[in-house]
Amino acid sequence: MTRKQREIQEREQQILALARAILVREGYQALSMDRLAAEMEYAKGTIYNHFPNKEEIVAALALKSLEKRRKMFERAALLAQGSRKRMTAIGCACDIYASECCEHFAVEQMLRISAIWEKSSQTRQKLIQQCEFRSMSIVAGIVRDAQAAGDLKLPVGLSAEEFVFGFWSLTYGSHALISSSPSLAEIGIENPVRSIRYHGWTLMNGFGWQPLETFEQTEAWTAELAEGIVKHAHEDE
Amino acid sequence: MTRKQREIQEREQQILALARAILVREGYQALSMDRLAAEMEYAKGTIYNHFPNKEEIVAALALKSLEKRRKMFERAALLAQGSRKRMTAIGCACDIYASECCEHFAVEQMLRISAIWEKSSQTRQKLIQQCEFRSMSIVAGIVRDAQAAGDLKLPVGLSAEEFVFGFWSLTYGSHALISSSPSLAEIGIENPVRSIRYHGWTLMNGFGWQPLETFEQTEAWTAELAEGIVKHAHEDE
Amino acid sequence: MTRKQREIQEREQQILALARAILVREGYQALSMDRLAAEMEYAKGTIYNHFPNKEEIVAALALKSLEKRRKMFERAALLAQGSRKRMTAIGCACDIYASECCEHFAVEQMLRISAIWEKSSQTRQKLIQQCEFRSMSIVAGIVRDAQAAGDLKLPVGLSAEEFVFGFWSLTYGSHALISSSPSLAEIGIENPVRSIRYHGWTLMNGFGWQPLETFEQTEAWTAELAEGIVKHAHEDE
Amino acid sequence: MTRKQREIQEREQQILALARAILVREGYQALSMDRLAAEMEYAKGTIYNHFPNKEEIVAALALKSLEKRRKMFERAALLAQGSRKRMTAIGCACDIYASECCEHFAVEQMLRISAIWEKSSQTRQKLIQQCEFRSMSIVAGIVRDAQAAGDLKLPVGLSAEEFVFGFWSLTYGSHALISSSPSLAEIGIENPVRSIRYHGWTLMNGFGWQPLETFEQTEAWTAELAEGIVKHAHEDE
DNA sequence: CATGAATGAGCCTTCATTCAT
DNA sequence: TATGAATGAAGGCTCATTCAT
Repeated sequence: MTRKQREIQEREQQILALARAILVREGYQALSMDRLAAEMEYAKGTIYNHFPNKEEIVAALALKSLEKRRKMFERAALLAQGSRKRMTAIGCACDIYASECCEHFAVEQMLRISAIWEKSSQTRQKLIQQCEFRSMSIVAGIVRDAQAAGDLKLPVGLSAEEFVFGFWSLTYGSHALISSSPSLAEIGIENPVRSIRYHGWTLMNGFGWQPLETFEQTEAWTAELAEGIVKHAHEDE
Repeated sequence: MTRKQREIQEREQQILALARAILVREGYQALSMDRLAAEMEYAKGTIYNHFPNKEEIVAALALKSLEKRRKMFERAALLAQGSRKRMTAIGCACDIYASECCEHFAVEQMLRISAIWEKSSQTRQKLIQQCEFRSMSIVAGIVRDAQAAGDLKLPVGLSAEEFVFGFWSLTYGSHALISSSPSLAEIGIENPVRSIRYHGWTLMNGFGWQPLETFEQTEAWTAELAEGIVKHAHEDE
Repeated sequence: MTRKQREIQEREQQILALARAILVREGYQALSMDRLAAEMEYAKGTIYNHFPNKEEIVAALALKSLEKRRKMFERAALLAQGSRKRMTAIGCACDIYASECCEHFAVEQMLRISAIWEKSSQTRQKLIQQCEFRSMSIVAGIVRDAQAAGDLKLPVGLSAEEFVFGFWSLTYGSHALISSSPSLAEIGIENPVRSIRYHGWTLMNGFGWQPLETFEQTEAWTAELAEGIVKHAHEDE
Repeated sequence: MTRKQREIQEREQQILALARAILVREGYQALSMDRLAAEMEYAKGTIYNHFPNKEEIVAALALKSLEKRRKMFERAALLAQGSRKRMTAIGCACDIYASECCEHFAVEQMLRISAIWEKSSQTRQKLIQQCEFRSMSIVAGIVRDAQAAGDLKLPVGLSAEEFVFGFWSLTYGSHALISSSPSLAEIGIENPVRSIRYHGWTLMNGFGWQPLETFEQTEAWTAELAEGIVKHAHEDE
């Protein structure tokens, strides 16, 4: 009995893997239950035994992606000392998530199409919201620690979450633009990722987040850190 | 003959207007040539005389939207004095574009997320790229002016365009997140737009963009400026 | 243009004819848009250009059937003199409708499955109700004439329509039972149709409908009448 | 072993009860083996151990319904004295069967209309025919008793069964029309059930069935009788 | 040019039935 | 015997696109 159940579990993962591949390569429209079944060499009904509809597949994928990012945040937050370095580590995790795990980022974006979100099951919706909330908590926690430690002073009227929202927008926006603009280089943006790292660093400076260090210093230890995050990220799969 | 051509031009605009309305209200899936023809009270073939396929319609809309933003940038850049203020005015235009002209922003996003880009004609693709290039030029121009005027000193290895890319990511990312996250307030982000303005202001400070002024001062004259931009924006339609 | 339209009209009739054949021979479940298209050798979409869904086809057929019966009632009511003979003629028309035009009767029964009725368009529903109302009016009119002429006296508390309802139930019930009971003969009912005629005649007697005549006399002139009704009935098609 | 068999018997009844509920509430299309299994909390295969296919379930239900009516007939025939009163009692049972036990009547109709009959097993078909035969025998028996007692004289050429067929048609037809016509009241038929009772009474008069009594007298003792029939009917379940 | 009927591949989904465990 | 995963034909329906008129 356990063997059977393991097989089923395994196939579920295979379906999701295939769905993610199609989704990333050819977009939401290209994903269809027919095709999924055909490429899996299973009957359509079998796919439906696993997922009641197409939207649930996308939602399941998105949940997995958000979970992955959350885990990366958790680890990144532990890999550095001091509030500013920990925040930088989070940014680093974002970069890796978007580039190294670009399939995940792509699916996350897909969920943001309202039509999908609305058709997915409420259970899944709750799980997704919880996951996002926990991710935010991790980062907002670092900000609050920084305040407690005297490393950072937030202006009146800006909550820790709103503070985080700035960095979130910066990284999310940049990755969205990178993945959807075929020709950033042609309009003069040679190294978009590095430049966003620079903006992030500058933004922290702007808020006076202590301890200051040069961008080059940051880049140096960040590169090392990245290796660790990448390694962990690939281990899970 | 000229009258005829004008009529055709006009109908083309009507088709686009209707398509945009459907697209924004009900999403990409809801847009169909059948429906377009039915609601226009024209035959399907007639629609096909204007646009060779569905994707071209969306691409045409996106182009119009990008053009609109470019025009808003042009005007915004003229409405303020001094490089930092002009840059702030651009940010202000972005906010207004995303909120006031949210149909435009929505279509622009659609082009980014769906697989429309690849299916649209190369001519249109070129036009879109040119338009984006010109928008970027406007803003990068302000940055270069700032450098020339001694208001701003860019670090080595960061081009004017890469500098702009930071602000672009910040605003684009925030608006994308706002429009697709149903519950930012629930995770502690009460006033996302204002907080992004604050981050933009802080980022400029971080780069040491002169002349400095308090956030409150900026907010004050920005509010005034916004009115002018909004008025212009609605005049075009 | 007229030729095209005629072709379309004609095909619509062909679709209905085929649908009726399937419906009568193999029942509601056997009717499918796929099959209709296949047997017509047209594309599925073409069928859908004629009828928006399956239920509408059944409803259209039922309407045609009810119209046919209404016309038969109209004619039958004119083919005889005197209220009782005219009522008998209506009964005769019912018999012919159910036996000679048994496809029509079968479809009429199908409409009585609630699932079909509810899914058909409201326009069609109205038309059907009107048609039934007009059929009832014809027969109730004969009853009222009979009362006016002093041939019949209805008991207090029984409206003309309720009076008709008895005869309607008798004939409808008998035909429904005949068409759905494979083996009436085996349980001792050799000639169900004739026996219902006898019951109808007896029921009229029970109500004292004048002028009385023997069942044999009635049978004699009824046979003649039937020929006329049958002829007319087939002419329409 | 006997306990096991009893359990199986019991489950069979549970399946049928559930199937009837679905059938009556939501129609034939809504009944599916999947749903049956799910709502029973048994595996699909288990359902198939009881019934080889869906049609058999409906046929089994119909058989039960016909059995119920037969029992009601048997009892009704005992509850009154004198042939005419006993026949009236049968009519009364019919009314109660169609209204009080409407689920049964609905399933009986289903068997008649859909293509279920042909797909059900021959064994079941035989059982159904036998049951119908026995029901008919009860009523035809009353008619023969009436003839023997001199209460009724059937015309030449009308068998007792054909005589019964008239009353059967009248009641079956009326109940079928009532249950499928949403708006009898709108076409002037306020009290269809009572009017059919009146027609039945008149028809008996037409045949000269002794002893005559006024319709009001009949109505009076019929009301009393009905109570008894209803009570018995509900006891069985 | 405008028309709109025709096409047919494709979509999502259901469900009766089988069969290995 | 009970289970329930697997099947795959079938169903209803949509829609981008073509093309004869």
